[in-house]
Amino acid sequence: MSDRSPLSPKGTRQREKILTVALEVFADEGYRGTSLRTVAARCELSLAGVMHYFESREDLLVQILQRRDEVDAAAISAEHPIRDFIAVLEANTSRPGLVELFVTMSAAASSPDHPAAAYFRDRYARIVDELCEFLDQRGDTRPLTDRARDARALIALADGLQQQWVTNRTLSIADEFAYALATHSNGFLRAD
Amino acid sequence: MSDRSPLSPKGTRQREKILTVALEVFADEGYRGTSLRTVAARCELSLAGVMHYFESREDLLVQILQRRDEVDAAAISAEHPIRDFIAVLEANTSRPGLVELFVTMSAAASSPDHPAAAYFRDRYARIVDELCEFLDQRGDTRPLTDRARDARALIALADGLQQQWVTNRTLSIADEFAYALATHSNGFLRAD
DNA sequence: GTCTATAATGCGATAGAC
DNA sequence: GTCTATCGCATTATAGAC
Repeated sequence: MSDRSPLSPKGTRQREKILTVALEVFADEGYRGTSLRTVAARCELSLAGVMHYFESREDLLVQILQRRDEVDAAAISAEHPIRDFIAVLEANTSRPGLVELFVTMSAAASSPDHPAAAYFRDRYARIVDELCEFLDQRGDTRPLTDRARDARALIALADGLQQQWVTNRTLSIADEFAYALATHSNGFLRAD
Repeated sequence: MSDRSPLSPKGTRQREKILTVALEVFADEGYRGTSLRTVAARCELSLAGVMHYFESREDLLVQILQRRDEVDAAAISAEHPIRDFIAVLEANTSRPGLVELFVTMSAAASSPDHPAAAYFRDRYARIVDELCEFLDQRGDTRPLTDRARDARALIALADGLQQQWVTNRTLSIADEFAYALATHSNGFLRAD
């Protein structure tokens, strides 16, 4: 989907390394401050060397987000997913560059052919599925369509709060989210 | 804040006309398809003629959003604000270009010095105030800080759903929003 | 086959004539 | 207040060099 050609084992490792480094660079220096040349320098590669592993700049940026999703997912336990998710929200706040990258890509996703569009489609679908499954295990017996609505609302709440945080960084996304859940959720989504 | 100099009555009318036309052009032809030269042509002006009234392209774009806010606000009655707001959400769906403009500007707002940053700060603050006032009139006796949390959550829900809609245009923002309100709100925010 | 160097296009922005 | 003309910049397409 993103490779120019089948990658050798070494190539795969290189790409992984680039993604890891790029994630850190954007987290440390902010979205707007960072060019791909900076990322390349930190990888001890040229710009061309970096671009060899990605179709385009946008493609690389999207893969950084995918990588963050993987890291975040690993921080969410089966026992206390809501509590853990709130912790992830809180942690993201201390990495503004990644949040900026996220909101920038989510705007870019409004072009259906932008690589970010496919990423967000898949991401939303996956999270909705996971949340529906979680609700089911919690004993939510409503039809799947209703559980899916709850899932989408939950994601919307988190994303929307993040958007507000971008222009008002004194806001605590985690507190706001937890309050809304505590005072308005129908029970299945209460903090665990 | 945005004018180069005090405007004559005619100048004010011209600027209003440009904003009205620009709103329609972006609504009709989408955000990405439209250049300021296109807007200018529809106004029967040159690019320079349009730019005379705005500090920059970004400034014009933000003022288009402000204009839409005014139009939307006029569609919300004191009697049934929630019901009317849901109708506005639904109506926006038929003007994808404006939604794209909104999400694009909300990403741009992550630069604190971008004109969109001030716009969103003010907009969030204003809507939160209005919603707090509304909750108060509805008999919500919680402290202001808690009502403000509800207000922010409501805005987040609407914005977040809009963001999902951008990548999945089969979603009905209005239905999703109404469902969440009906099944999870604490009562003061039930549809009216 | 890959990278690079150049050309062509279209954009927002600005200067100066009227 | 509006125009023409032009600038610098970014993106895209092309083509040649390795």
